[in-house]
Amino acid sequence: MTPAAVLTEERILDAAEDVLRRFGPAKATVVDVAKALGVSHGSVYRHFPTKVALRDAVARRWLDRLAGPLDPARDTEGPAAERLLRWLERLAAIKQGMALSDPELFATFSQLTAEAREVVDAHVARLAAQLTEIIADGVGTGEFAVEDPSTAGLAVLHATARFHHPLHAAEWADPAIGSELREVWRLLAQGLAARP
Amino acid sequence: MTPAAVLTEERILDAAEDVLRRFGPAKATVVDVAKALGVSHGSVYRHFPTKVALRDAVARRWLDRLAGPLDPARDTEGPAAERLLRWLERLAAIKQGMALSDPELFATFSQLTAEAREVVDAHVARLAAQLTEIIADGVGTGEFAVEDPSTAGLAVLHATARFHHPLHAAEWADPAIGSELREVWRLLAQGLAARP
DNA sequence: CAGCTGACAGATTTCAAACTTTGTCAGCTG
DNA sequence: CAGCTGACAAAGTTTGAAATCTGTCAGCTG
Repeated sequence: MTPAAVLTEERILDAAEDVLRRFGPAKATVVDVAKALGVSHGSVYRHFPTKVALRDAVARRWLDRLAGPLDPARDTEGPAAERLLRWLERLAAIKQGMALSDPELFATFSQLTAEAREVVDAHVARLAAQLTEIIADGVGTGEFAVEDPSTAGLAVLHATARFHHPLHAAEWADPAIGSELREVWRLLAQGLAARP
Repeated sequence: MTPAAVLTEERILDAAEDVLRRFGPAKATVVDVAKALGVSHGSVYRHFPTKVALRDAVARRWLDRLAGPLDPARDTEGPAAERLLRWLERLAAIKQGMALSDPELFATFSQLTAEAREVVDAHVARLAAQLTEIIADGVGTGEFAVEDPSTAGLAVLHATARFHHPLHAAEWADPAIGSELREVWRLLAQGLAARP
């Protein structure tokens, strides 16, 4: 349909994302993506070896966009425990907001990520590293006293799975979800805090 | 097939459980259950108003059997933090063991519980109450210092969802899962502990 | 007459044939 | 001659007609 510039991975991903949004993960085909770009589906296969690789690349882009704004370097104000809470609430707000405001898109996103194990592992590692950074800062100021901030970072991510993992999306309808996150955070933050 | 004593709810549930185990949740029908009992399917409807009610009753029985052995009154030895760890590891072992040793049955169990929201809510409340009991005991001995043991009990259950919620079964294949639970427990137990 | 049966309507599921999609590659085209 | 096309085989999905299932109830039976 589009008159066509050079066929880049970038342009294919834009089209694939759009097709996925519009048709959903079950009905979106490589032929649809090619049609949206005004090329034959064989051309798409010159850039991505399989449909799965294409989907993984779309998932990777989505997850990267999601993790970018969470970077702890963007919010260094106040005690580490508060930064930790803000980070957790921001992550939860991103996921829960998407689930609430556009359930179809969220379902597409969830399914893509559920199938892209390796991509998700990298994303989880990135999030854990962000938490590790906040915790390490807290150790630096004496607020926290953990031996290994990176183990603790991963543990905090695991302990809050209920509030950000798409598998739990059905539970986010409960209005208590926000205060439940705070209760878990309270225990974790106290657990991280220095023994005097 | 069975010559038939009185047709009780108990016997119907036994048969339904057996049929579900053998055929799986997708293929098990009320007619199959009736056939296993040697009665017409109409008779089953005299005891359970709908198929959903029958499935819910099976799910309730499974969950009750699961929660029984966890009762904190059965394990009152040692510090509360250790009791908490044992309780969490026992719960995880029950679920993870079932998922590993009989994946088909576990899938059946997961699907039934996923559909039986109310039954699961009651089960969650029961587990949270068991955790509350352990925490309240810890507060009694001065080991723990939380204002509201029942809020804390629920928070501990939520924080460990990754290790016992069937949604996360795919992640249990990772051999690190055991040490990850301990790391989360460590933070939670320290978080519960008295500020001096 | 309490409890079960079996025929029934409407909803749901199955199954196989028709169609669509994936992934490849020989050859066209600018 | 780099990059695209389109025909193709194998795999997977749709479709709709037939079969099965759910839930009800009038009437049978011990």
